[in-house]
Amino acid sequence: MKLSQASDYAFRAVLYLAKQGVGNRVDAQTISEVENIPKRFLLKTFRKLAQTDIIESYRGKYGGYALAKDPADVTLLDVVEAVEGPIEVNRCLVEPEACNKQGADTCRIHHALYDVRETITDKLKEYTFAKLLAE
Amino acid sequence: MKLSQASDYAFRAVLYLAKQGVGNRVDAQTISEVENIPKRFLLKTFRKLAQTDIIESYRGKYGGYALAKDPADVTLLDVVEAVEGPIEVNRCLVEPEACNKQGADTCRIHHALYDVRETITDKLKEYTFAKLLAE
DNA sequence: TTTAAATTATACTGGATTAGTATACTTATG
DNA sequence: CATAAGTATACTAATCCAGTATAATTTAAA
Repeated sequence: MKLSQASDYAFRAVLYLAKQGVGNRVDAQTISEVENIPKRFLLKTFRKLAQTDIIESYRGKYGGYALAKDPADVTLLDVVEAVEGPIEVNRCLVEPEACNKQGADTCRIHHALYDVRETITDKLKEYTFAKLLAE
Repeated sequence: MKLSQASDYAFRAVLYLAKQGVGNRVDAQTISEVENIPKRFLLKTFRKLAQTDIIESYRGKYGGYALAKDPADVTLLDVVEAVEGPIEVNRCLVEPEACNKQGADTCRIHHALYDVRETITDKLKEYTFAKLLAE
């Protein structure tokens, strides 16, 4: 049970942008070098963050990326969901037809895993980038 | 971020054995049918649970499997770890050399993810099979 | 002592996912 | 209009996942 490498890179890259302040743009090359992230991979990951309005992208010469929101309004969960989709924990939580006992109501394991998922998302929500900057 | 299907099957199969009571053996065929789990896959998964002493296996005619411990002493975490290994969250938590900033001490993301991992394992520990049976 | 019914050991397979790379294109600035 | 940035799309090698196959071993009972 693991987050993807893309999420990890995204955490570090967004934290880097947060350090620069909202709206201050930096190009991918620089972030890639400073944070030690493969550049093309970072570009691909950044596109997802831009599509979900966590960061803004600027094309053309002197283009780059900048944090789009107040760091207090961006959490680790926002980044994970943007990069790798929702936290699933178990396929029966997402595809009811995959639940071998169907009844979400009657399956005790299902209940427990639902609780686990909520615990994970709550914890990831606790970590805003404002908090990460402040530490 | 997901648990494997094998873990899910294992949860349901162990709960089934817990229902039978400690030491009461049932054969894989039966469990496979009742819980709707591919038999060969279940056999493979059960071997891991037997190796970690969560269940006992009995070979030969009238063989089968039985819970090896008090259900109060078996948790979802025990089963997950037996079946798919430790909860990792992030590769930098496991392989320090993969941490692009090295310093676990100085990396804020690292700290946060460590906290996330602990939260997950604590929650999975909360669910003993005694508790799951009681609900 | 043979037979049947069970687990064990090992290995294979197809498909999906992951991590990363490549190529061609578009956009903005000076 | 040249240059330096991001965008779109697609490719690839490696790994993991879910499930299957085959042969061997063990045990109980007839």
